[in-house]
Amino acid sequence: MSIFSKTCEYAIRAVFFIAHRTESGDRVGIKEIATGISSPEHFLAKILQDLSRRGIVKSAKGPNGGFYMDEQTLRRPLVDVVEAVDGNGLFVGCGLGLVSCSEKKPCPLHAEFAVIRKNIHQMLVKTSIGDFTEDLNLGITNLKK
Amino acid sequence: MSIFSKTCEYAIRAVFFIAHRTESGDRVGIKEIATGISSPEHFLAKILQDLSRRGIVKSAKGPNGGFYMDEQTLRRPLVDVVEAVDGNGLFVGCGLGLVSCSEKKPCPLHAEFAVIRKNIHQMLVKTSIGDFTEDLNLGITNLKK
DNA sequence: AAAATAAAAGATAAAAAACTCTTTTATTAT
DNA sequence: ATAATAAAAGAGTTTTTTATCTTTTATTTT
Ligand code: FES
Ligand code: FES
Repeated sequence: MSIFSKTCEYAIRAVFFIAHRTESGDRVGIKEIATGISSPEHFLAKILQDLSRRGIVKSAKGPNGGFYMDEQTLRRPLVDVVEAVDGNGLFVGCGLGLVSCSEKKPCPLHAEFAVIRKNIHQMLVKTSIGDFTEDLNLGITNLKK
Repeated sequence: MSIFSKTCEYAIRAVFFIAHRTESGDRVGIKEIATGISSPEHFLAKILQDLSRRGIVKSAKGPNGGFYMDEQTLRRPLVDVVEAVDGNGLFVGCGLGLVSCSEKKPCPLHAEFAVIRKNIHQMLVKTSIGDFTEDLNLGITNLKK
């Protein structure tokens, strides 16, 4: 188990990749993204189709087409990507799988989970997709393999 | 996605249940545990077989048999249960799925993940299986549904 | 020794997640 | 108009996770 599903890992890496490639205003094709983030091409295509439908990334068909982002989408918080792919299970609901998470009849780890889930949520809320392009451009951070 | 796999959720709920039932020294059968934590009986059986092989719970066959825990197992940290079932993927390795998590070529969220994973790990290290029996006995906390 | 009990083990099945391949649709450039 | 391009959509397959059912083994009680 890791924090996110593989699908979500690909999704986040992909939006980061698109973000840092879209600064120059151009679009980037699925093949380039897939190799750029070391993900299976057709699987990633499905993921991006979904993100595109939800308006998290933009896309254009045909020659010079591809995926891109605008000012507005770059400012969206990471949590939007995570929720679109993995849902909100990380932030709401009982960490031990009880049907409801409540103060009234909490599971033994309720208090501990409250802290952790808040941490995760806040980090995803306060970071936005575009926040990481600079380091990527500088080669300080990495999305591949 | 939630933090733990369902298997792991059942495992944690089960050890908590056994712990709070074993205080009186007696053993508790799989059926009772399964209904006590609202889990599928045979699936839970598999999970407990595994935990038993690893020494995280004790078991005895035959009449008056069942699962139980001793002083030593009650003191084991929760992280032992989680690692046994879900592995250490929550604490080590890149949160974005890169093959290695390193300071040298980190993913964009490396610093953020470091904090979160440390939080999760520390909470699982500093809590032990037996820490929650009292509240369970008092009916303050709950493991069912 | 025989019967009863309860976990262990084995074998299968269903559902979800991860991944692949092919065809269609929209757009652009010639 | 036609050809080329690239995403969208459709239709699978494979693998992993979750779950069920049956048989075997160990232990205890009678
Ligand atoms: S009840 Fe389990 S986390 Fe709140
Ligand atoms: S490289 Fe991604 S978490 Fe460290």
